[in-house]
Amino acid sequence: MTHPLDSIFAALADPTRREILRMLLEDDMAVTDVAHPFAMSLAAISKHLTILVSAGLITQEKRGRVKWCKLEPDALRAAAIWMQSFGQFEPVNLDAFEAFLSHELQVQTQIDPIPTP
Amino acid sequence: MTHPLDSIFAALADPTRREILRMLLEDDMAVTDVAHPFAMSLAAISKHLTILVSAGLITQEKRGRVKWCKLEPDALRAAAIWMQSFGQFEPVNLDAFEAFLSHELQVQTQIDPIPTP
DNA sequence: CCGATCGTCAACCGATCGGTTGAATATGGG
DNA sequence: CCCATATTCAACCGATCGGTTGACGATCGG
Repeated sequence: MTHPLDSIFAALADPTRREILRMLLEDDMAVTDVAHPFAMSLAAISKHLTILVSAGLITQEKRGRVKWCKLEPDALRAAAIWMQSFGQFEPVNLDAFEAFLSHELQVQTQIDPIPTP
Repeated sequence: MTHPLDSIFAALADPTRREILRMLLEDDMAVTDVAHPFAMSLAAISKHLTILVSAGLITQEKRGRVKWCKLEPDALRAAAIWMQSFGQFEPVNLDAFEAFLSHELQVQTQIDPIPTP
């Protein structure tokens, strides 16, 4: 019914969920630990994680009381491939990547309206 | 307050908007012509286009009565770069790309059929 | 000038989103 | 066994989304 890209891009459209993915890039995490840095309820994070699971971007495995969250970077492949079709730009540019990351960190807390020339 | 990636990914999350981008990949188009293949009102397409403009994915230029829409593939660069950070996967995999495209064509059902050779 | 075309605006609609709170369900430790 | 911990569920809320319809301003052609 709905295209897989719908849920993948929709999941990526929220900054909280992108930050969760960034955290999981470093290591697998329990739900409570994922929630810890955020200023919102555990239930809200639990919902975000459900959305990420539905999009296939993460998987969860329950061991005992603890549910572990694991990044599934392959799910981004479809989205990356789709975007490649619009990319005259070269596939990987690590310089641009680092420049972007430093900009990313600054932008987190500042107002940054859409550039409309 | 909102990150540029928010609006880019949100814009990409809708299949109508992705299809519009795909159409604009071939050539610049007037708003009416963009709307033509879709089974929805012109006003709805006009809204989709403003969302794409806000995300920076397209630009519009009015010449006479006609407003021309132009793809801005550079806007996808930020999103592509962000996704690269999750990619242990190799930058471009053309086999996977073709496989994905054939699947993509099958899934599109909400618009008028595309002549498949 | 007149009528048709191009495109947006405004109001409205139901559905979904992102968040809250409070209760409920496992599970583990002492 | 009891209690704390880990996580989800359910109901609710305001805001936003994706769509409609009808009216409207601009612009072109004859």
